Amino acid sequence: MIIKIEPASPKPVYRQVIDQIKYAIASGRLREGDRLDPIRDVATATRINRNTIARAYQELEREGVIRSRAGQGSFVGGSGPAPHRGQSCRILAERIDELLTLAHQFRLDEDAVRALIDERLKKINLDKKT
Amino acid sequence: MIIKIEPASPKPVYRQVIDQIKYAIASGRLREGDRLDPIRDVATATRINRNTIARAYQELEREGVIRSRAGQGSFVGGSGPAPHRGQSCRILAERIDELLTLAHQFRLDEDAVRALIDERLKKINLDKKT
Amino acid sequence: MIIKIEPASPKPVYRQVIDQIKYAIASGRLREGDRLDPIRDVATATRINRNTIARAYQELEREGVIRSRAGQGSFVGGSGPAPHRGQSCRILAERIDELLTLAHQFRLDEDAVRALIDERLKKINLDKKT
Amino acid sequence: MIIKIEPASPKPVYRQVIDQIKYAIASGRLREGDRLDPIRDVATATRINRNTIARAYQELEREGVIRSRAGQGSFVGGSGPAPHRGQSCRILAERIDELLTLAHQFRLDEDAVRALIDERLKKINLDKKT
DNA sequence: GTGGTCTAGACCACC
DNA sequence: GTGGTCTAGACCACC
Repeated sequence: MIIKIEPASPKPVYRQVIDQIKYAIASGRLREGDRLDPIRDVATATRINRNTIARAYQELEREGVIRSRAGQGSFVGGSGPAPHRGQSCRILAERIDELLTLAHQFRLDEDAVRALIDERLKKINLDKKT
Repeated sequence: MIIKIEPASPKPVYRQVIDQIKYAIASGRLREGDRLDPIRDVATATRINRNTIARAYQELEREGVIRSRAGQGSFVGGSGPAPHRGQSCRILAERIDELLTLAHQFRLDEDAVRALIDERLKKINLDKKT
Repeated sequence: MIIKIEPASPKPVYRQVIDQIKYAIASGRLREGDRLDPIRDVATATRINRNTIARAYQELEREGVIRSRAGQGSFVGGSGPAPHRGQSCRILAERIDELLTLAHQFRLDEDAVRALIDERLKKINLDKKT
Repeated sequence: MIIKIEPASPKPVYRQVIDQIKYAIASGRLREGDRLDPIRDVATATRINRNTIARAYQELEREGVIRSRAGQGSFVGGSGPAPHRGQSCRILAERIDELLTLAHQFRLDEDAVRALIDERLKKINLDKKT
């Protein structure tokens, strides 16, 4: 799996790593049980400090998205319990509201937002189907 | 306009204020030229320190969402130049990807996400129409 | 003299009025002793509240740029003493430094800045010569 | 890097801090990736409250001039997208007009202004070359 | 150690 | 009255 870092982005590097791995899982590129690239490899490939990558992996483990075992590597797999549906929806609703607000600030109307959402859904679904 | 603060939220108080005012504008509750509640009034109503509210207002002004004038108050608008459409879409697309990723993490499928988005869109549109 | 107000500008309206009158004087469009348009006329022409225009005129008088006499109108004419050259240069130097800093932030190189300055100087000089 | 505060200046302290850091970057004293002095150090050195310095740093980050990370420090850069050239020139032109107007108010002629601009350009370029 | 957030209280300019 | 600035001191998350 290839991780691309945007050093100029306002998003911290470790956040970029986390988000990209989560995205890979959501899109099916990484599946339950798959082994993640070793921290070392990601670090050299991205030219990012190993500690920063390690931190991203730790955060992912804390969230229950991956499991790391010393000497073996890190694997996709949520050990955690499925989150409460009600709570999930509340959090997501808040995020959606922020999205719609931002779209309004950008002078994008509802149709443009819907089109964008469809486009991103299509993109994320491409791998999932295969 | 009523602002509700969630003290337990990880989102800083001043961010909550900003987001709620932006939402009010996006939903049409606050319109171009409308006067915002004075900083002091919001502070006493929310039991939040005046400085924190002032910070939110200043941030909104820096973003061009409102305009403040000492002695007069703060007003919606200032609009400024419309942001580049391409750039707007790129930023929004990123936010959508994060949203979809989060939904997957919550074990919510595409239909659930779509339903949630429709619900939020309906809600934000209620005032707009009137 | 025609004053054009940009309501969306971050610059307060009364500041816009002040700056445009000062610019007119600097460019020679308004000369020593010339009578300014009455506050009333400016207000109706710009559709700005009369008080705001009045405030601009007051500020100009406080700075010694114009003189107002009740029932007669306002006239260009600095009664004030010429400012200290050393102090003037210090203030101006600071403004220039800010300008160069801003240009750097905009990724404009020295030549671009020089070209812009030449252009504005040429523009301001057009009336002066006649 | 040494920051000098003029308490008597009408310019707010946090603005002075911002402008001096921007100037340091424009003149090459601070370069992309350089680490800024920690907020606390600047505060004690200038005898300005820590919050005021923090505010300046935050504003610089919002503008994309620096990037701050808790626990690591603040660094020059973040560059972000290059601003629209046309828009940049319009903003700068306005600033130049204000400058020329001010110069006229100070009874400084075109040659004096040009000399001053040359002097400031020379000064800002001294470090850049080295 | 680093920056980020918040409060309480003060003073300011402008209206 | 309005928003803007600053201080002093506290607590926080992250390193």
